[in-house]
Amino acid sequence: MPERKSKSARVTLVDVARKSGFSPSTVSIVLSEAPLSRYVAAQTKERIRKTAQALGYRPDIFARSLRSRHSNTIGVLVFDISDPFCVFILKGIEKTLHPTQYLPILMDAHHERKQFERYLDLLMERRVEALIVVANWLFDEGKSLAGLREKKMPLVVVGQDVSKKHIGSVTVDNEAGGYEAMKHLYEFGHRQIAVIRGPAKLSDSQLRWDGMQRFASEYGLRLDPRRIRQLSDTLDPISGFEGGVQLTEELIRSRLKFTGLVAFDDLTALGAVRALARTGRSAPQDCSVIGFDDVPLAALSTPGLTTIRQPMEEMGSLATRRVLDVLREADESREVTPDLQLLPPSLVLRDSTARPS
Amino acid sequence: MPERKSKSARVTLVDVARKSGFSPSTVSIVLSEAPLSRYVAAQTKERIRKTAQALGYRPDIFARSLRSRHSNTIGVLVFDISDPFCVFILKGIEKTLHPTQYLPILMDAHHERKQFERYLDLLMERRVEALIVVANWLFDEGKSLAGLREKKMPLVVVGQDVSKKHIGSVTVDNEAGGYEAMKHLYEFGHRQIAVIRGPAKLSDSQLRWDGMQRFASEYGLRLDPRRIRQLSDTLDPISGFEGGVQLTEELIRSRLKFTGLVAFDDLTALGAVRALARTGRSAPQDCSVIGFDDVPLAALSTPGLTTIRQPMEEMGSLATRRVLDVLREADESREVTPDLQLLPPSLVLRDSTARPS
DNA sequence: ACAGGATATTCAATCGTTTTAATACAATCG
DNA sequence: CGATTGTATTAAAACGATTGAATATCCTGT
Repeated sequence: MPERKSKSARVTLVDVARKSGFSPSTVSIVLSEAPLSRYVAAQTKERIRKTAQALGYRPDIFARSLRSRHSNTIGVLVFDISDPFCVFILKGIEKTLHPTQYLPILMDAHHERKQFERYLDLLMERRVEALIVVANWLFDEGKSLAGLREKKMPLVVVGQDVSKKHIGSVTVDNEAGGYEAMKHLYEFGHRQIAVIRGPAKLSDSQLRWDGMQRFASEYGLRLDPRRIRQLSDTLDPISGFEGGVQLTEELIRSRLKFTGLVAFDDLTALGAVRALARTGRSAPQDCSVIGFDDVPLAALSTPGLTTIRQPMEEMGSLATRRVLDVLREADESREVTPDLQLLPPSLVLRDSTARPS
Repeated sequence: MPERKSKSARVTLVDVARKSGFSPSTVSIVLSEAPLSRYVAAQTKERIRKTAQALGYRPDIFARSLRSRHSNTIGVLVFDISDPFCVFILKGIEKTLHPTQYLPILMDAHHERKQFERYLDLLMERRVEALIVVANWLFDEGKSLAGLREKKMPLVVVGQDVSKKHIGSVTVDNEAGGYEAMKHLYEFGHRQIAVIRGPAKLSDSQLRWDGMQRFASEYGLRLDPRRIRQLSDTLDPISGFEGGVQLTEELIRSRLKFTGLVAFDDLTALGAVRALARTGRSAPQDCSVIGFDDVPLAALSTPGLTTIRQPMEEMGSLATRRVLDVLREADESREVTPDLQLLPPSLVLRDSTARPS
C-alpha cells in the first residue's frame, strides 16, 4: 500500500516526524539546533537530518518567525540607491551579513522624505531585528530614527554623523580627508588653490573645509576667500556635477588665477573638469582637480580622477558588525553608548592632478 | 479600576476585537479588506478601524502570511548591483511595485554563480510569489531558472533574452541599437568606422553587430574586418573599460585610419576615450566614439558620451507589470506563452561624436 | 405565512512551527 | 536505598492571524 498521498506539495515538520519515527518536538529541536539539541542522541540527529533531506523539507519561515519571535532579518534603508556612493557600502553590509543567520532587506527611499518614513514603517512591520541606514544626504530624519531607540531597535547610520542624537554613526573622517586633499595639492607645489565647498546643510561640507583650513594654517598657506565657492542646498545628488560646472566657470570668469581646485566630491570634480574643457583648458595641464569619495566613475573618466577615497565597503562592514554586536548581547544589552566611529580616508592618485606648469 | 495591564507591548487582533466589541473574525475581515467585508456594516467598519488606530494595531505579517499563504513579496535577484546598468532597472521595478500590495526583496548575486543559486534558494524559502531576475550578464542560469517554471512561479528576466528556454524576457532591441549607432556615425559623414564588439558569450554582442551589419549592407558601407575587434569573455563588468583601452590602442597602433568607433557599451567607449587621450588624440576631434546603454557616467564624463540609450527604467517597469499580470490571473493562469519583449533604444547625442575633420 | 436570498456577524478550525513543562529511564551520591 | 542529577524524548500549549461553515436577522415575493 502506498503511503497516503499528500494533498499539497508542501513538506512539513510533521511529515518528517512521521517518517523518521520521532515526535515533531524532537525534529524541530534537531533541525533548528535549539539548545535542547545538546541532549539529543547523535544517532537520532543523524536519522532526522537524513529524512528531512530525503523529503526535501524546508521550514516555513512564517510559522517559525511567528512562534520564535525572530525574523532573522536586518533592515537596510538607503537614501538613494542610484548614488554610486551607496553601492559599495551595500556590498560591505552584504558581505558581513552573509555568514550570519541574518538576511538584509533593502529599501530605497528615492531621496524622498515620505518614502523614507513609509519604508521605515514597512521594515518595522516586517519585524526586522535591527536597522542600518545608509545616508549620503540626510535631512533631519533624526526624529523618525530617535523613535527607534525607544523600541530598543539596534540602529546604525552610515555616511552621516548623528551621534549628537545618540544614534550610532559610522562615517569617514571628513576633516582628515579635507586636510589630505589640500596637502596633496600643496605638495605638488600649488599655492593658488580654489575650493568648491559642499552644501551648507551637509555636515560633511563643514568638516572637510575645517580640514583644509587646518592644513592651510599649519603650512602658512593663504586660502583667498575669492577662490572659495559653495554648492547650493539642492537635494538632487547629481546636482554636484551641475554645481561643479557652474561654479568652476564662475571661478574662471573671475580672472583670478588658480592652479589647483579641491572639489567637494567626485561629481563636483567631474563638473570642474567639464568646465575647464568647455573653456579650452584641461586638467591637469591648466589646473589640477581633486575630488572626494572615489566613486566608480572616478577611475573611468579621462583624466582619471585623483581623489580622497572613502573606505565604503569597510564602512558598511563596520556598521553591520556594530548592529550584530548589539544583537548578540541581546538581553544584557548594556545600552552601549551610541557613538561616532570614524574611518580614515586615503589618497588615490590618478591623472587629474600634477605639478603646476 | 484600570484595564488589565498587557504584559507585552504587542497589540493583537484580539485586543482590537475586545475593545471594539466585535469578534476577531469581523475585525480581521474589516482590517484586511477581505471579500466578506462587503457585508460588514459601514458603522462597524468605522468603529473597528478607529479602535485599531487608537490602539496602534499592526497586523503580524508572519501570522498573516502563515495562515493566508501569501507573502506579498516579489523577489528581485540582480547579478551585480554595482553595475550601473542595473540601478535604473531597479528603480523601474520599485516604482511599479510601489502602489501594489507587493514588496520587492532584493538580493545581489555579486556576479557569482554560487551566490546566485544560494539567493535563489533563499528567496524561495522566503516564499516570494514571483521572481524578477536582473541580468546584465548571464551564464547559463537557465537550468536553475527552468526549475521555477515547474513550481509555477511567475518569472521574468530583464536584460537578457532567455525566451528560447520559454522564460519571459525583457530586453532592449539590441539589433536596432546597433543599427542606430552605425547610422549615427554614418550620417555624420564617417566612412572609416572601427567597431569593438562585445564578448562572444553575450548574446547582446551578436545582435548589436547584426544591426551594424544590416545598416552597412543597406547603405553600401564597407566594414573592414581589420577595424573590428572583440572584447574577451571575462566576467568582470568593469573589464569592458580595460578592454576598451587595450583594443583601441591596438587599433591605433595598427595604423589603419578610422574616424569613428562604435563601442560595445559605455564602459568600453570610456576606455576608448582614455586610449585616445593616452596617445595624444581626443574625441571627437580625432575620432568620434559612440557607446551603448547610457549609464549615468555617460553624461558626466568629458566629453559627454554620445550613446544608444536603453530605456532601463521602462524595462524594469515592464518586467514588473508582466509578473503582476500573471499574479492577478492566479488561478486561471492561462500559462501565458513566455516570450520576448523588446523595447526600442534611442540615440542620446552628446559631445563624443561629430563630423570627421 | 413561508421559502429563499441578501445582509451582518461569529465559531472554531487551521496554518507550521517553537517552547515549556512533563515523562521515563539510567547513573551517581550520601 | 531514596534522593538527586543528567540524558533523551515527547505532549500540548502557544504564536496571531485567516477562513469556511454556521448562525441570526431582515427583506421580499408569492
